[in-house]
Amino acid sequence: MVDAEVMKKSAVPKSTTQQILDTAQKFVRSRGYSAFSYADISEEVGIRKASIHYHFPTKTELVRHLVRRYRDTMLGTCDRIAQSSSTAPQQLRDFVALYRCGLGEGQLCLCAMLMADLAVLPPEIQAELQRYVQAVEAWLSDLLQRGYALDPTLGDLESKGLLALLHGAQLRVRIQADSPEAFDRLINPWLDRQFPGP
Amino acid sequence: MVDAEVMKKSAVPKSTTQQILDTAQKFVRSRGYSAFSYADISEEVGIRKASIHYHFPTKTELVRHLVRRYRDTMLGTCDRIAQSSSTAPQQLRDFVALYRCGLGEGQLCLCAMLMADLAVLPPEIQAELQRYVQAVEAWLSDLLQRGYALDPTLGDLESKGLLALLHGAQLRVRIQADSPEAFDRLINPWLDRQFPGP
DNA sequence: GTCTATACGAGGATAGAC
DNA sequence: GTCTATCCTCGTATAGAC
Repeated sequence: MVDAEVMKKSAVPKSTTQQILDTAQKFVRSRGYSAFSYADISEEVGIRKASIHYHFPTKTELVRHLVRRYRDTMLGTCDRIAQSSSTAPQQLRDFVALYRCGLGEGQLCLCAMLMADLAVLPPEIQAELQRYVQAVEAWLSDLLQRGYALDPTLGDLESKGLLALLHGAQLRVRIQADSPEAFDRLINPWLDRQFPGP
Repeated sequence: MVDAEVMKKSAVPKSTTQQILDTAQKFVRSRGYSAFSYADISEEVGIRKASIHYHFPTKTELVRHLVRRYRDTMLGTCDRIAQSSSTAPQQLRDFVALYRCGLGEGQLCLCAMLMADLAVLPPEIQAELQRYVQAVEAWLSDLLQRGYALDPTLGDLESKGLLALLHGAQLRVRIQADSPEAFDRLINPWLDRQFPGP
């Protein structure tokens, strides 16, 4: 979902490490933690399974890095939204729009997928995931407080609720062919009612 | 989540087939499709891996039956709610309460979990899953139309949105220790605002 | 119905050559 | 950095005895 810039074609060729992370992310976001393998990455990147272990010694390390990178990218994007000259309602819509990205290819938010896989994740990855959720909720809560004059308690609650709705909507639209549009139809009425604007 | 009656202790001993389904359901709801195995069931039921194939020849068949049974149980429970003498707002709250069950043990709604695993599910299971979603949404849409004078289009939309919220909230509360209470804190304010009540 | 035994592939990981 | 070769474990599934 926030890999638009990561995946962008560029003149400078991507390092193997980057390619591995990008490919792994694509697979985790569509299949989940247990159902993707070094063999999948190997095939796409054009490198042998064993070579991947040079860059990431274990699957745990690979996915841990993945979540960390995803969080950094996401928070960077959020900060750019927050520092734009848009109104708060528009910023909220820019944020929500991030959750449309990848839906067409059957990809969920990386961390929504990993939340479903939580029970089988090594503790290191669970910890990284918690930091992600905490950070995004804090950012969103802040936006809602600023934009809609909510007190911190209510801001926290509403941000959790909105994120739950976004994650749930991503799950839902996968089982239909018409993914990104269905997502908007689901989210927009709720958004306009709850947080009018822009 | 709707296995309260299935899991209930009873004087009549459960058939092996039932025990396999119950155990499989527990594992799918916490770990997902790819991360549970015949070995897991074998250990809990006290039967050899190979013996499970007598009851369900393939994993696909096993999970297909699981989803079908889950849907039947769920719709049965929904019908009992609909035929009760409660007001519609109370019926809505009874329905939402179903989604609390299992959270304490780290279990999601079976079909929320399988929606996350959609990309790796055999087509037979995907089809069964679609029927589940369609049926529950139809039931909920009907309740909302009756209880809150919504037209069918809006009822459908709101039912999809509410289910997305419920599924997303289930994902969210797993990453905290305080599961079922956190679920209520997340859901109830939204529910009271959107569908006042009882 | 349940068992033992086994086939066969896939998955994560390591050693050592280049 | 990447390769080949290999190890070991686990997963689904089958055959055939009891």
